[in-house]
Amino acid sequence: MLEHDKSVSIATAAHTHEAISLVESYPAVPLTVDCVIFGFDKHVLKVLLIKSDLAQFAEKYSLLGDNVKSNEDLDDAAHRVLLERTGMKDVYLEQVHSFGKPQRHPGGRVVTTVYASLLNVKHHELSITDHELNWHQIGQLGEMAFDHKEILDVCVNWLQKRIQEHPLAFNLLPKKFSLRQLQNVYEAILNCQLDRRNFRKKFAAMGYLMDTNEMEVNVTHRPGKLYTFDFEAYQQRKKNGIGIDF
Amino acid sequence: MLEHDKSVSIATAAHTHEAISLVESYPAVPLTVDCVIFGFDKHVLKVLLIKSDLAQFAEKYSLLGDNVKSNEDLDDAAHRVLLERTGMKDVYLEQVHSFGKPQRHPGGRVVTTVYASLLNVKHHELSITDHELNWHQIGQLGEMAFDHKEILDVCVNWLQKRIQEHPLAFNLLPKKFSLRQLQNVYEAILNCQLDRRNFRKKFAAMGYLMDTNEMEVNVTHRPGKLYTFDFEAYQQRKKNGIGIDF
DNA sequence: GCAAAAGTGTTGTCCTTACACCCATGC
DNA sequence: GCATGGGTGTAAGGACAACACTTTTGC
Repeated sequence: MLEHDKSVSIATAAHTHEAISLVESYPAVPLTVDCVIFGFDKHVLKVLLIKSDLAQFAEKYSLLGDNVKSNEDLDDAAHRVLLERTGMKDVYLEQVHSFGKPQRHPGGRVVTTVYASLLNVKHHELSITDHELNWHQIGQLGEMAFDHKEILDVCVNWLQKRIQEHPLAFNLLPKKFSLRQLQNVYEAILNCQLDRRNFRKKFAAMGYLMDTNEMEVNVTHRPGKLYTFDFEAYQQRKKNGIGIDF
Repeated sequence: MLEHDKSVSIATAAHTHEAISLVESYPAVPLTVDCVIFGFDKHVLKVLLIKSDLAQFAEKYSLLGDNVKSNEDLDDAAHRVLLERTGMKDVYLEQVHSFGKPQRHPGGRVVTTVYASLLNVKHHELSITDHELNWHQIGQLGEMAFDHKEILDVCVNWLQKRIQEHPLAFNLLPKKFSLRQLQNVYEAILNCQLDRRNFRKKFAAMGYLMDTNEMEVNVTHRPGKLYTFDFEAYQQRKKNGIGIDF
């Protein structure tokens, strides 16, 4: 019994050694994460940017990024960076893509994995504003550092597609929202106009909007009903959809 | 004039130095790419696997992976790894996701970026068969090394979604193919049965299938027409699609 | 009472689905 | 001539797009 355990642990040690040697033979690369934080305010889609750390990009804007620690999961790194840069916690983040062109950073080879998020500007007051952290309107952006403009374009496309297939919009809204607010989100992100009646029908038919029996207050027009989104029902019923389309 | 150029180049040197110092302060991480190569043969979806390099996973299967070189773009690394492992060139590869759990590799921290591809088994005879490189049927897979089972599952989901929105299927088929072959691809990947008449109508309505005026030969039944896919027409017309759906 | 946005229904079109019979070939 | 899969049309239902008038509130 002891004999057996011993041979196993010797084999294990040899295996571990082999695996470690292999990994040590790999060149190591500096790794970062960048967060593309989309927000929605009034009628426009915004993105959270800082002024670049580097003198070289002094007047240019940059995504929220930092290096990945040596023993950190990528997802964790993204959440940490967001917390450090903005003070935000408990934010839904999704990995979009990794960028690894050798020349993308002027300081040398850096690979970055990009995460995106959508959130309600009002729910996440910026508790840290170092580096001129601020919301910027998509489509009115200044010059950006590194390849961050290219990255942002990829993320905007990702967002447009994603919001049509997943109920992300509700992250951008207060818990209770009017249909007009919801439609504003879609119009801002998709950059188009939608027919109000068809839009309402669409969401009514899905059956995920719950009437709160409350109304908007303090609006200068007829107040709209307020709804909540029924995430539970959505989770249970969601798609098995097969439909070839392109 | 000279004065001005000089000051610029001094500033540039300072900037470069700052950027380099910054990057040098980042911990570096071993990076790999893994290729999930889907193929289609007769009626079944397959994936290309090797036996793991590591004694620890001696009898387990592994995706085609290797480390990223220190000055190599991720996309290039994926193509190189595929060439080295299989001898295949000019293969369409797409980045799917990066995986970075600290414990995913027994030799220590390794981040991997995963690429997927679809190709025609017949068009790509395996010119290298080291490490028991071979096609394996999806759904009849042995145990896999590392977190490669998890990665493969992500890629299968990616593929199912992707093939419904993009004309990937044609990469898996000969240039000239019958509608039955096309339908087999969809049925294999989506793991379902489709109505033959509706399937044909769907693709006829798209208008991207070109009749070659040729027929199948050497089949034991009425021969079908052979078509080609008109990639050019597709590129020009493709989607501006807006349609919320979830 | 006026400005501003909420709320509501119908119609036509198109897409999707379900479904059954004859045809061309190899053996 | 029979087994195998190729090729075709139609009808019903559901989703989507287009479109106008009345209602409620703040001022």
